Amino acid sequence: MLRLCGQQGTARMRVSETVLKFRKGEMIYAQGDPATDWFEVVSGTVRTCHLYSDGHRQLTGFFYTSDVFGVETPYYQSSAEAVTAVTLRRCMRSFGQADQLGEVAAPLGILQSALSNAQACIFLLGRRTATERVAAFLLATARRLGVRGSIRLPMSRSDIADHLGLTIHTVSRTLSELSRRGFIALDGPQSITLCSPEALRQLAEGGDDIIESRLPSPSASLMRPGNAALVYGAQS
Amino acid sequence: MLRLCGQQGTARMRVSETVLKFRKGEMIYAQGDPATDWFEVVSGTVRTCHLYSDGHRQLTGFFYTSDVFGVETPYYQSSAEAVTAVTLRRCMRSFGQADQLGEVAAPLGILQSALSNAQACIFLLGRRTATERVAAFLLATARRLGVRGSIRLPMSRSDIADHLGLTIHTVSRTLSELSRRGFIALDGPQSITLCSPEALRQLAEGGDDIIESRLPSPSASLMRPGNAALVYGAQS
DNA sequence: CGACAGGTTGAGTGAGCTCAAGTCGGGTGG
DNA sequence: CCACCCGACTTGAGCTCACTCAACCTGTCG
Repeated sequence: MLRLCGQQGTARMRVSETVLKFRKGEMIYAQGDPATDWFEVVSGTVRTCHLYSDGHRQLTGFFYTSDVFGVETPYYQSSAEAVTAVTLRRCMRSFGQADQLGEVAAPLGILQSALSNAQACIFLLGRRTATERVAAFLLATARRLGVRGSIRLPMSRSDIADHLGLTIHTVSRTLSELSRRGFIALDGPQSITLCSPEALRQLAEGGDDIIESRLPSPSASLMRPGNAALVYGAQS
Repeated sequence: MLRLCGQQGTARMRVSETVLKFRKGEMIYAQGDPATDWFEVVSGTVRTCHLYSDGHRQLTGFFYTSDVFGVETPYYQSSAEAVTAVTLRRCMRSFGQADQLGEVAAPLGILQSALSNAQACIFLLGRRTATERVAAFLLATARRLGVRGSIRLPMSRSDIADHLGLTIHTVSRTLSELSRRGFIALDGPQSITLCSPEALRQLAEGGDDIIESRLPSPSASLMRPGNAALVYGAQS
């Protein structure tokens, strides 16, 4: 526990009135700061992260291009930090008179997507086993990044662990196990190929009874054809 | 797993255009229904509850008098059910033109509190041990119900368990243990007195090293004086 | 009175945590 | 260029906490 949370310096390099850049690991705002404005990601990846008083942390979301974060009021409940180098657009908080200003994008929609995002986080944490959480996380991330082929995960194992409520050891072991079973391929720690999204979907929904029966033949499509589970958390 | 979720009948007893009553256990809306309106609790307790395809459930919140639920769009991510007999006020969803109608209370504030609520749920689930989760839940519930003396918990052990991501056994054992340690008193399953909120706060934040040292003398105030943890999730 | 639902408690098991090496790649300095 | 370090990741061994299985208690209802 008590992992360091990136360097603190907060050396914001102002580019213009509303465009900001942060280096990898820099803090964008701190938990408990008055929530004066919210942010849209132009490029890069951001994490929001709640610290408990015992030092352990809970990542409440990852945010990619065009996602918005920092909408809670009146204080930020989580800090925000740059996972990679990021470029942000800062939006002044003017909810009351939003529509008169015109330049502020619809706050209602933004709050809605923040709520979806929080719920997606709950649904990840609500899963019981490490395998289910990791599988669900991979699927959600792949969908968000709009991937065909391999995903480039911008965040570390430690970030994933603190997002899923696991340790880095368990995350690493679980990924290795998924790779061993042939569901994913690990091409380096950050680059992951989802070989069998159907099987992952099964795992994510509690079906850990997918034993060997399907290793050589990737006929995953015939397992539970009408998987009409709700698609929640469309965060964009 | 696969617990029953109250009877389904949805026998809404319409009282007027917008006031509805439900009996204990009745479903108010189902997960996946189009989210046509949201609700305010007039009296009673409501739970919102997300079902996974393996049948296990995650309660995403409890709602008491004056709380609002069902604000997500375009589909309800969780079903809503009456924990006790409840009276609700139904509010038509008219977010786009909300303020013109006048009668619809500020949707922005409502979305904000829904977001707080979801975050509070995340912060509960983010806690690691059963003791921490149960202690945090008791404190949050006591605060919400504005209690001095004993809380009357409207929900069952099963509801608490599915809210905290534990089993009813673990919840029950943990409560017994807290009672044995003198931090709470169990006056029947639903009626709980918080004898030592300070100690519970310690437990909730990871300090399970409160051993005996404080059983007879309730001098809790000298343990970690500046406990300036953020007060999150003010859901009202 | 029996049936049943909700709750409590015990015994044993196992998934995930802790502790501890060990690997790998990139940077830095001699 | 190589030695060294450091951070991120992986992997093994053992332990522990919460789950599973099972019994039992209590109050309510027909």
